[in-house]
Amino acid sequence: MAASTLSEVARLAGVSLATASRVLNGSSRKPAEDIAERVREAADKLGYVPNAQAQALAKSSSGLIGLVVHDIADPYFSAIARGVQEAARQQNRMVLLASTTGTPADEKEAVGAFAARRADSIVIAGSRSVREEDKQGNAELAAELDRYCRNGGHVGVVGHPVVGATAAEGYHVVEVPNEELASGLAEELAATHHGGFLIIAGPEGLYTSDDRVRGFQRGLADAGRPAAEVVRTGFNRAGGFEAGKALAERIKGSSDRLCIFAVNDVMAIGVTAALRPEGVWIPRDATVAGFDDIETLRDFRPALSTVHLPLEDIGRLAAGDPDTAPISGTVKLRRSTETPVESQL
Amino acid sequence: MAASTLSEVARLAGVSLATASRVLNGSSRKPAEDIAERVREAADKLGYVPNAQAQALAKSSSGLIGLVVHDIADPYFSAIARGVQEAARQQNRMVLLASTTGTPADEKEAVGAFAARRADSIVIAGSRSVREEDKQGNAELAAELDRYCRNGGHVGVVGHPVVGATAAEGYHVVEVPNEELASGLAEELAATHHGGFLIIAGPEGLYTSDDRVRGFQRGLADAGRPAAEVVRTGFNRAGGFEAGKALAERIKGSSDRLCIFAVNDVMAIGVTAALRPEGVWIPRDATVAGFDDIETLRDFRPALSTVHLPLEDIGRLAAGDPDTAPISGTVKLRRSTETPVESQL
DNA sequence: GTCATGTGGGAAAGCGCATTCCCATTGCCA
DNA sequence: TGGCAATGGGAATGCGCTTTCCCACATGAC
Repeated sequence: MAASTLSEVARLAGVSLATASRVLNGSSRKPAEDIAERVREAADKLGYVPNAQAQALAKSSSGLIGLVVHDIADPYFSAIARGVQEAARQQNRMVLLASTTGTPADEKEAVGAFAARRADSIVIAGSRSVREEDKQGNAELAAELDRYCRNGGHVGVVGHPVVGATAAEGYHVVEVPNEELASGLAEELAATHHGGFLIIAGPEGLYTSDDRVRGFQRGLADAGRPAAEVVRTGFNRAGGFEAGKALAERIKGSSDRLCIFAVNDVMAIGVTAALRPEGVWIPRDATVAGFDDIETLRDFRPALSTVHLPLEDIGRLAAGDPDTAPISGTVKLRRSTETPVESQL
Repeated sequence: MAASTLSEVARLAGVSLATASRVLNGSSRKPAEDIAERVREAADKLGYVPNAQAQALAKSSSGLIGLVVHDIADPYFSAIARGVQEAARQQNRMVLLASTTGTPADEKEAVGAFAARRADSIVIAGSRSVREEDKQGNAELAAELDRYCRNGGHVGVVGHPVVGATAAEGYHVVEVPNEELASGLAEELAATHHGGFLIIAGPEGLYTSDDRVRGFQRGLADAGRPAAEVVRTGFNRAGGFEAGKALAERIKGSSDRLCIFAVNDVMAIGVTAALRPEGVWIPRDATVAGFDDIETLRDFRPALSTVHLPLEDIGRLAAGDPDTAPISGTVKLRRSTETPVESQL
């Protein structure tokens, strides 16, 4: 990538470098109109494109905002990414994307790369974890973030603080009331469902999952119900599918109608998909609820009961857009948890 | 964003700038081990993070790859984005993201921004259009791309060339055999479906949509079937939904079982969703096929007949990954176009 | 002991731009 | 008309780094 430079433009226009810079890149000093016109003409003729790298170097601000997600093709993350993108657009910045496999070590690397590019701020969208195997990775990630913040960077984290991060300045957590919402979901479900409950959760130590589990149990307790059994599996569709497969026989063998809470929508879809070929129908033989209210899944049938999360707003907020309200969600009861009509009872 | 600089590291280590650079940033000349160690220690103590902007400026290569999509939250684009991301990772580059609203004017702006950042290459994933209202935008976009290519940039476009782009050097189109695949789909459908066909297409002038329509018609013709009626609507779920609503009465009033081809999956989902509350069931009262085979939609029921496209590979290929095979797709017939069993006829 | 050869560190010149000074004009008032 | 402030263009510096070129020194052969 080479291109014509500002000094070439200046020479062609017969002005100094300083003047050319002032004309083309919005300085506070406005050269006279006739000169400006000459410079603009020269720039146009040469097809001048300012070198943002050099500009960034000169005024030490890159106009970049880094986004760390586990998987950009996951609808949860891509919805957040859209929000971040919008905020960036408003702030006249560009989004740098890094997909990690979800391990803190990868995330640390991504943060390092963003820091190297002198991103003005960094958004971390993946769920935090306290699992033992992530311990060292978390520590390193935290150190990297601390350093970045100390150097004047801004960090927005979705959900939970990065474990071990201590930087106060520039560190910003977008709180997602997972626990409260899950509790609310449990209470609403308990109002119409009289059988047992079961939770399909992600691996222990994943904050988002743990919060939702805790909240759901609390909601059940508040409704005077016994705690639900918790099954742990992968935090994705495959995990839900697997859990569903394992559950099928049990559901078929029992007369109790089980209400299954999968801690996110794609897991709920996985469960449902696994159950269907086994002849277990939702909501006839069991009911299922998810969490997130993923847009692409809205047309799924039976319509999934879930908790709506304003993912775009979350992204916007994490990217530092100030005029977004704090995050709240809404319980959405749909067909997948409907009580069967009396005649079927 | 300020941070400690290389010269600070050099001073602390008691070596010259050149030596420090050689130690820390992989030069061909390797300083002696004891010196190198001293430099590394100093860098570590200062928390040195190389300034990628300055590096890019000095060696004129940014390590950036720009990605232009219409909407990152659209599963079609996010799947491509994943591929681009993977390729970038392999090439040790980072992805710069730009979402546009789909108008060429926006895309032009994005390309300009990428050029300013001296991105090594640019991937344009949105569908090309020849609509009259896009004419000027297209021309400007083409000019911007040409300029970028002349300056040594690489461009990868998914599907069709940008209208009017003339740069030969560095311009690379990932061919997607939309027409052939749509034709194949039509033929396979015609083998079992004996009623009429109808196509729900995007706006006229959208290459992707037009190609698929043309291919489908050709396939029908090859199978000795009359051409299908074409309904034009938005190229998204909303468009499909609208078309579905408009179609419901007609389907209910006719004894002929219609086979509906929506030119992409989300439109097909939209159609199905619109038809369902009207009492028109798929595949009982009509059949529906889509195109793309979006992963998130796989669990949709009735399972959608569609054409599988290796979206990740497309992204990888557009991002310049050479070890990806040329793009081909596969027709996937599923439940949504199944012929009813005889008893139901 | 001398000279060719090689090794490895340092000085300095940019990369493309913003910005701070500096200086030549001009306009204005006394 | 002289003097002062304001105006606006230009030279030069530096942002943080890579890389070329130079030089000091060590090594080996003759």
